[in-house]
Amino acid sequence: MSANTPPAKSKAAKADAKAGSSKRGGAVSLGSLRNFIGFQLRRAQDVSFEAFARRVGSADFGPGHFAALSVIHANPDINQVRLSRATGRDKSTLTPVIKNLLKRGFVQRHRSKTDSRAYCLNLTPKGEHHLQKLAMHAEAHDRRLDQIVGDIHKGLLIHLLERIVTELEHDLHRT
Amino acid sequence: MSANTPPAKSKAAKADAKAGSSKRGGAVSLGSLRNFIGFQLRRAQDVSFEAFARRVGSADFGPGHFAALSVIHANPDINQVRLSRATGRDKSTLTPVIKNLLKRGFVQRHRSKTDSRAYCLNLTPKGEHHLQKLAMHAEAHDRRLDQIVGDIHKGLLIHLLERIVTELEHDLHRT
DNA sequence: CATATATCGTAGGGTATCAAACCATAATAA
DNA sequence: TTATTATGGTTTGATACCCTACGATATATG
Repeated sequence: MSANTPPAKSKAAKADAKAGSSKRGGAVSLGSLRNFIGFQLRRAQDVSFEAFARRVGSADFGPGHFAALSVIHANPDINQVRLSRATGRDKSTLTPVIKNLLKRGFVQRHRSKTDSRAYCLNLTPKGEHHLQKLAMHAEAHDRRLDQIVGDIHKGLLIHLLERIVTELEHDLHRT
Repeated sequence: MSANTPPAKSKAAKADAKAGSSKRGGAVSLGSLRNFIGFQLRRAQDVSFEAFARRVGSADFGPGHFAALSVIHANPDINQVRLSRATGRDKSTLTPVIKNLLKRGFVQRHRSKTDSRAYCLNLTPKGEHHLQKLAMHAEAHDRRLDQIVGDIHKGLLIHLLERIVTELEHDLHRT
């Protein structure tokens, strides 16, 4: 646990008398939740996305948007199933996202010549430009995160998160 | 950016010829996404929740369920708004969750004597028992995570996640 | 070749979530 | 006290997500 981690429970609420245990100010105990990685992950993800969205300005931008553009850019002619797997969303979740990107002219697709079920996705020049803009915001966001976690720890943090993903995913597939 | 960060891009897709760039096996490049903390957070959170749900057995268990019970336990007579803030979900999201917990007899509520708008939430003995069961699963889950990130790093990981939450939240409120 | 099985993308159903609108009550200002 | 504003909780509307089912095509098997 290292540093700052008060008991987190003890008695916390002593008869309250006021209604709602600790009243003003937000001194609510998280109980065992505080040391539960899953909970902290969710909170961190929520707020991180929120901060990023705020940076981008939220207009013409939704979840999966940046991830999709980024992966398409890195993998020309990728199809939707592979894209969905790479970004970690269901293929059906991707359908409206892609429809959106097509409508905005960021992405272009054509049927594969070797598999007429599949589409080949690619960024348009406009899409490349848009991605570049988003990447700039992402970098700024990342710099802020560097400040918060410290340059020294960022590599470790990403490494740990990656390990969690790969290992737990392994556990799950190993049902 | 600091440490471990392999190119992650290079050329990745060379003319593909097959349709869908890299074909079988999942060698899809994540592009700059790989070093984007927000993305890794989302993936880690997804898979962590999935693993936990699998452990619990998913029956009579949904998101927010465990968090709510845990916080109510730690803060007797807490009201819904404060509970929602502590768990990080909107108060309106909490409404059906609480309704569910009431119906199952895990939670009990009564109007506050000092504020007739507010409810006072408390666990029933059955709720305490249920929480204890969930906490056991959470502990097992955590032990697995310890294995993955290493005992040494777990404290640091939680600390970093907490810092991200508090700092970014500060930024946001500071709009 | 013919049938069975797997895969790509879309559509529909269900849940979690937030935001905004709302009612009732509280707290504050006039 | 009365009017204004803030707060607790529910409802409604929209979005993101998953899962399942489906149609179309591919691949494998007889």
